[in-house]
Amino acid sequence: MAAAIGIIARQGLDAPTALIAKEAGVANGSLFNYFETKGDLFNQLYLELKSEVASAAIDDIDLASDLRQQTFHAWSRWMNWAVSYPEKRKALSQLSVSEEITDASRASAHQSLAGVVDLIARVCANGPLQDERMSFVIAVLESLAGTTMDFMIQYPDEAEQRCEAGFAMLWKALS
Amino acid sequence: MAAAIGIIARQGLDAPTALIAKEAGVANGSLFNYFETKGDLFNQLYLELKSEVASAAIDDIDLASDLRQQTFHAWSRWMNWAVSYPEKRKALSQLSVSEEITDASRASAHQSLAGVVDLIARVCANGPLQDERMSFVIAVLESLAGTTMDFMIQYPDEAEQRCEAGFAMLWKALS
Amino acid sequence: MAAAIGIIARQGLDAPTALIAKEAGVANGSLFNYFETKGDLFNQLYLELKSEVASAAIDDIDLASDLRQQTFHAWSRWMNWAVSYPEKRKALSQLSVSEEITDASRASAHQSLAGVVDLIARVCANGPLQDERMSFVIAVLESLAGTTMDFMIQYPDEAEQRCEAGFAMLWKALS
Amino acid sequence: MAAAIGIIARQGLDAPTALIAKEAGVANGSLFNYFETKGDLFNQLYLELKSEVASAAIDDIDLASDLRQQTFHAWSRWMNWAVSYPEKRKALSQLSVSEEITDASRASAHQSLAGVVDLIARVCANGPLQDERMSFVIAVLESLAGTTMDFMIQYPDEAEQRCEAGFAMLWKALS
DNA sequence: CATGAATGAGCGTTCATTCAT
DNA sequence: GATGAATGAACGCTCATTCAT
Repeated sequence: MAAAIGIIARQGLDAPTALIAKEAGVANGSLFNYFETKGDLFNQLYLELKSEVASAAIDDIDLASDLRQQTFHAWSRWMNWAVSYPEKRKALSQLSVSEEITDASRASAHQSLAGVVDLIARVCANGPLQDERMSFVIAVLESLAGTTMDFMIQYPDEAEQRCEAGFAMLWKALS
Repeated sequence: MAAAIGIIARQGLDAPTALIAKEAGVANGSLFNYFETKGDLFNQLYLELKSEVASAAIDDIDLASDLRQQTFHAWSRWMNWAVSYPEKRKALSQLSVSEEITDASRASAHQSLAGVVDLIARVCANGPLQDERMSFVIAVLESLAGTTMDFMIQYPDEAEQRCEAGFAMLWKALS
Repeated sequence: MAAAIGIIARQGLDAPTALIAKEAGVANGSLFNYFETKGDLFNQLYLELKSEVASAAIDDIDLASDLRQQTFHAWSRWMNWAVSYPEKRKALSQLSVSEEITDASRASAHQSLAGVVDLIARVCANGPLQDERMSFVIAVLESLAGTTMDFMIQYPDEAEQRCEAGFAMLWKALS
Repeated sequence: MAAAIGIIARQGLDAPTALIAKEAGVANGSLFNYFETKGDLFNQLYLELKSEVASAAIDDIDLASDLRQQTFHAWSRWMNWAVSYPEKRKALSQLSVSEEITDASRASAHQSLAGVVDLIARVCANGPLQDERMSFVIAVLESLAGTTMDFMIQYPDEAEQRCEAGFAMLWKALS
């Protein structure tokens, strides 16, 4: 799967499975001993990356701190994950818009985000978005995060400034 | 190109050119009388849709009204365009992330947005984002817009509410 | 047909008919008002060039001079034709080996060569090749001529020397 | 490659790769496991046939015999190869004039001919062609050989006579 | 007769997937 | 389980030829 990340990041989802296998150092046929299908590999990879992101965001969170600090913690952990693993970020962004990813996978990935969802729910409570669907708020959050990450990766020198600007927008938009 | 919009919306960019031709009621080879390449079709379609969006957003804008009203006008026109032409919206969102779209096309499309960019620049002036790259702000705007549109289309009954919620977030985030 | 010569010389027999039409300054469809088929164009062109070559070779021959002089006259006229019209030479050499050229065309072209054939027959009479098929001798002659031409065109500075060397070989081989 | 020889001999270089694959008893895609490209197949086949010809010509040559005998040995071996494998001869003659054959292949094929080239160089030494480019002499030789082969194949009954007639012309022309 | 858009069969090549070893 | 050659459907694109104008 590490091989798949690299290949997808560099070549996109249309990359031949044979290339992924080669990158992984196995025979092309061997790939299908682990994944029934190319789409299956994509779905598993999607789930793995999604849950990795979720973990990165909420691990080590200080539940005693105030909501804004907790949210910033999660946000900056998220952003740093992307900056640290730009290939994973790129692969995940491609997978996220792929038609190969099943609704089941998307739903399952949503579970991993429970911690984040909960945090955001608390942020929105009593705020102007309290009557909006949570899925909408999460989707907005993810798209803002995605854009922020892309610019952090593209202009590394301005990464921190951008991380904070992104957070500022988030905070003002949601609370 | 109408045929291409429908097919891309339904099947994605991997749809066979033969299917697009069939939908258009012409022979598959005929497609290549108008577009040198599948990618060429994509680029032309991208430009057309982008400029259509830009027009939709800024046409009939009341330059005498205040900035917030002008921005809301553009925003709601944009959202309504997407709701009115969900296939165009879907096709455009796929094209926007495609590797087939050249930098030249993206740059050219950016020209069409001049009016919107200018408007946004005025919104951000003196605000907290005045030191950010304009491209970042625009990207954030587009991703927020994209998410809002998707939910407006998915839940038509709540479209208006969502349009306003999206705008509220936009306004608070930028100004 | 002049257009066809140029295109064939530059692009080979696989050149699109549309390109030939364009070079000729007519619409692609117009070409088929004159030639039923691409192959038909090739056959007509082949005949035209073959007969042009034959004429070039025997025109102005001095029937009073001795056989060697007459033969040299024909040979050098032939070579000069090729050097003067390298595109015609190239087109003809491609046509000559094409499967598109019918046996009928080849036979007809052979008629044009009557004068040359007669000359060569006289050269061979009483010589070592008197019992060989004339078609064989002619074929050898043509292949030697072709090779000589190619080198004359490729190394223009040595053209005359090569022309004479080719003739010397011819004369010794045949007589 | 045997399949390719047969198909090329019968249908020419424009024959579909699918036909070659079918003749070889494999799926059409399989062909591209062995040859990256149709052109690649042609180049490899060209090299194989050229080197086969060269071997046929100089193998078992008796270096103790006189130059004329050695040359006749090579010549008749060459002619017999063509008569024995008329499809190879036909395929090679098509390949030789194809634009698909790279300069590199031609250069490489020329290496295989080293033995023959050397022999011919000795034949020409001190003769009338001593000042000509070797490449010219070789080209003349090849074209004479080609013509002789073609007639040997076309009229098998007269093959031996023609082989000798061809050689006689060669010897007189070169020495 | 001239035009050039339309046609659609055909080709070279790719690649996810299978399966005998 | 691992291998990698074999598969064959599928695709983008070309182009000789047609024909309505």
